[in-house]
Amino acid sequence: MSETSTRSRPTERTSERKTDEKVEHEETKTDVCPECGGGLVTDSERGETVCGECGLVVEEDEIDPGPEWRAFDAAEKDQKSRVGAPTTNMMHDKGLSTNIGWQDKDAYGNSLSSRQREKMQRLRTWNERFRTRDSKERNLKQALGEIDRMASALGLPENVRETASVIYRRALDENLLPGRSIEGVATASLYAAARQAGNPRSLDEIERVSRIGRMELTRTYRYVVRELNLEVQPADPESYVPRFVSDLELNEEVSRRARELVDSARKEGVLSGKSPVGIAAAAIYAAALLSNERVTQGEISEVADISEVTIRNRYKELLEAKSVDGTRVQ
DNA sequence: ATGGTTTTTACTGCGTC
DNA sequence: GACGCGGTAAAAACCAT
Repeated sequence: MSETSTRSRPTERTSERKTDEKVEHEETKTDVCPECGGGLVTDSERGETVCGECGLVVEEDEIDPGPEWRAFDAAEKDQKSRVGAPTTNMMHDKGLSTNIGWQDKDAYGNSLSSRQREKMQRLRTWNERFRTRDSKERNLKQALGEIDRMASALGLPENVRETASVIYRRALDENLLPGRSIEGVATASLYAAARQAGNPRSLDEIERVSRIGRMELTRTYRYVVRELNLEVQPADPESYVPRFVSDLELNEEVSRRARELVDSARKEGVLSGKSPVGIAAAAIYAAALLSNERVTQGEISEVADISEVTIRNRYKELLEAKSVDGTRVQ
């Protein structure tokens, strides 16, 4: 019915097809030569990317990310390598600064004299002061703490925290903070990161663990996304499915069917403009029905934070899309 | 600010356990 | 009768302009 669901979100656009059936894909990203269509070869010795067919140089003066030395066996590699622990964006100084251990022991594990102990204590104090010297660093330290706290409360994996940290860092670098709260930007960063990582949390869930209100969150989020040109696609309903299914203690069968339903609905193009969470919730309900599993709309509405009405509306559409898409053997 | 969508709220009637 | 479900109307929220 609601075929006129053209809300200009950057959702899937099945349109844009002209009358003449020309090439489906005009610009393929990196793997093919723009001239002759041959495969590209990266030559890191010369720092060039060239076409294997016609020899066209697509990119040059690239930076060779490899080491500048050569090693002929593992031992030599160990010797020449100068890299240490990986840096991480999750610490405000990327884990690069020095820390003075809290134990008053020297390198051999012997206790220090009282004079030495005093000295170390003074050094610790100063080291800490320098480490978090200016306001930006302190700001970061607090924000990353917030991100970490919220991420663990939401059970988000490390890569999401890492991404959130990067986003926050960028926001700080671009001077987006003045006039906005640290918590606000930190929360927005986490929300964006979770979505980018395909592990989205709904606004409701984020709001619950954040110290800021929904209005500030959405406003800050929009602002950050716009200013940093972040590319955040609408969340994929399927990415909500497994979590809800396990919250409802349903089996894998339901999860699979729910994702199928989402798939066929996507093909029929009835997803655009609708809340992904609602679709996921409805898909689970419909899938449970098909699998003879017992779940009430109320229970789903509870774990997904979606009204029962929305579940009803969506799941009818889903079943309809499935029957049109058909080709699914029972 | 406005208008077009979607989602929520609130209420109703129906069938079943 | 309580409960799950389906439907509807009106209010609220959301988003692009």
